[in-house]
Amino acid sequence: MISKSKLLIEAYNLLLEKFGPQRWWPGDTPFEIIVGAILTQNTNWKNVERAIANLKHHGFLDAKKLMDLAPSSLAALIRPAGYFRIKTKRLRSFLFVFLNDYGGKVSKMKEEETNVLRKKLLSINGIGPETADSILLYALNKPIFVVDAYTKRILERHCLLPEETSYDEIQSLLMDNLPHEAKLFNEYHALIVKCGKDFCRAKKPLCSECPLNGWNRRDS
DNA sequence: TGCCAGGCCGGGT
DNA sequence: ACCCGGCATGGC
Repeated sequence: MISKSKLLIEAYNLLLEKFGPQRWWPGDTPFEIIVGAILTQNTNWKNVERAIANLKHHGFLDAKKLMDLAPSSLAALIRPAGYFRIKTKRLRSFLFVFLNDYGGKVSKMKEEETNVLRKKLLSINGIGPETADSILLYALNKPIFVVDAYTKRILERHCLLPEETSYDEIQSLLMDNLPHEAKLFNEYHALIVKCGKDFCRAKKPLCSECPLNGWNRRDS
């Protein structure tokens, strides 16, 4: 019986070999990454890029300026990202806490103990576990594994997870069996998304080109 | 063309 | 505690 830890490292190496380093998150600054994390909820990244380009082009990629912007104007700018009304609210909910409790400074937020900060982020309306963890890992470089639909699907399809496993359980499986290194968690999650987009989309069968094909199948 | 994308919330049972 | 509809644009 091969250990889960070894299996997970093996999968990581297979993905890395196939796809190469992904160098996530696509974004120039931690603040841009946070905005992107909120905008990409259940949304194609291409659409998010347009929304972020709008913000950037108008010089609004700044916490105070975004908060001062009329909600309807913000909504218009992020419209390409979809769910633009609710995301306007969610962005503003985050900005309110970010400006009030951390002075709008990522560095200040980064000083807070990871678990405390995670709970704080989760208490913000519109920020759930994946968004919170994306912020922690990709904007703040904290060693937290981000679980998403692809992670769940890939682990399920390759028999490492029973179906109907909660976010926290999946995250524990990964974090209990991998070294807690931000760099590893960063690259691993990015590779999972890449693999998911290419080979593990919803309602499509496993295909032979998937680098994980045959992984976790041991005869005898 | 319909289906889906790097979720999350709120109301109903 | 679960379950489900709503949220919305753009690409394939």
